[in-house]
Amino acid sequence: MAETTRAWRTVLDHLERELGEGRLGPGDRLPGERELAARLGVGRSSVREAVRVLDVMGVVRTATGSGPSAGAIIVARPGAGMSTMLRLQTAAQAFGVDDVVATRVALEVAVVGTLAAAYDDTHLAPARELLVAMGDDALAPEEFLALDARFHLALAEATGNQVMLAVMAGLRTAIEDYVRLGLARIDDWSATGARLHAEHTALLDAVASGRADAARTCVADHIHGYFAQIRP
Amino acid sequence: MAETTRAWRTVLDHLERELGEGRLGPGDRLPGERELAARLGVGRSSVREAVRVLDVMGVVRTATGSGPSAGAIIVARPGAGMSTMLRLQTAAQAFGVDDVVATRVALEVAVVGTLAAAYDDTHLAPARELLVAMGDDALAPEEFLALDARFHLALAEATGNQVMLAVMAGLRTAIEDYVRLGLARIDDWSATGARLHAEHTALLDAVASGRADAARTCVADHIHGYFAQIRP
DNA sequence: TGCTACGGTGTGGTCAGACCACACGACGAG
DNA sequence: CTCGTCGTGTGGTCTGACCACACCGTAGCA
Repeated sequence: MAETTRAWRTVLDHLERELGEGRLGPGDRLPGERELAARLGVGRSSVREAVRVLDVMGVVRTATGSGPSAGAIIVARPGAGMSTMLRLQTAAQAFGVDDVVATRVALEVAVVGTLAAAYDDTHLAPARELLVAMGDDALAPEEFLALDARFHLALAEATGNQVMLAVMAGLRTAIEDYVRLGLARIDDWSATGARLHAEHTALLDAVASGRADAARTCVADHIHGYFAQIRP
Repeated sequence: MAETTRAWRTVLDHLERELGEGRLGPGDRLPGERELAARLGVGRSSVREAVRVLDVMGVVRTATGSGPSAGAIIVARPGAGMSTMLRLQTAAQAFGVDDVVATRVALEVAVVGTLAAAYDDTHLAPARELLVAMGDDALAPEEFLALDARFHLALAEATGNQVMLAVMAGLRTAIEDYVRLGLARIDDWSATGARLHAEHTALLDAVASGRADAARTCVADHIHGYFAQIRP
């Protein structure tokens, strides 16, 4: 029952402990790969595997060269890591589109409920701007959907909840291809775009006026409606 | 502005494409590291970095030796990957405990709402068993919390939504240390345990009888109440 | 005095090669 | 027919080497 710990696991555990106990924090630089290897008694390649994991997960950012901006720097970018992960899990068929959509609805419902209850109009400015931008009839479907994604993320960002923001960004990324392919199933885009815009407007109105229940219903119907339309 | 693609990124992109286009799926084995390196024209260490990422994310499982169970096998274990990721993000101070808890509430509310609406009692058996187990007054706090975690995950699992299950597992893991440390803030554990158990019972009753609104309120109060109690 | 060009230096990025532990599976001995 | 053994291919790890890059001190020049 030896269960020998892998060398890269040693490094990852070490770095996680350093992070958790506050010896490393956002903006700090990790020790150099060579030094870390020597300190932990492992090879440099093992250190690199651990650092690569942190890199892809959006915990650190690596850069070559010298000076303050080089090396592995701790930078909280959870949205990127979450996107990569959920995209891979979806590609590996661990997640189904329906489950992703249902989870997204659950979070969006919570987001608009929170915003409506907080009744803090100042944070809604970015969402309003995106709403205006989406009112342009000349937008191509892909452009509209890109703005749509930013609109929903702007709502999440307005709550200030970094976890919800990251997860929602990841969920959106995971089904990006599915959504793009779904465009082909929409016969009359101009009607659809107009409907989506009207739903966005109603949603933001409900949020801004503090009607939480109405906002929750709006957003759930909005998302479910669209995915019902593009479902094969 | 060359933006040379990293060798490991080449490998990761390749594998993601193979997964997404169905050439690789759950249960399949990845090509050997040496072969993959030769095929993509990169070094073996670069292949290993990419595979390590998939490993930690719970997309593949690696094993030494020979035979059908050896090598890198695609195995959907999203909960493990999500746990690692959220734990690291929390350690790196990208996520705050309050945000994690709020997200967990949002998902749990959706879970119990779904279950109450579905009114499918058969899937609730695991949760019922855990509820009974938690009724034991002799349980140590740590044991109770372990069962509590499994109880909430059992509810998520009853919905069949793999995404919610994975994210909830990850959220729970991310604040595991916080919860454990929080035990010290509870003066009278026996009273707290009894209250939690009563809340669990009421929650499951509401779900089983189809009272969705009651279930939602129950679970939100349940979680918020506990974390308000252990908040410093 | 000031500025410019240049090389030193240390960082991550990558590769090649070697060796190890391991587990399966074929094959030979009994 | 059974059992032990050894070949073989897998991932795991280390070492050493080289590269590209970005900073920064410094020497040289104006």
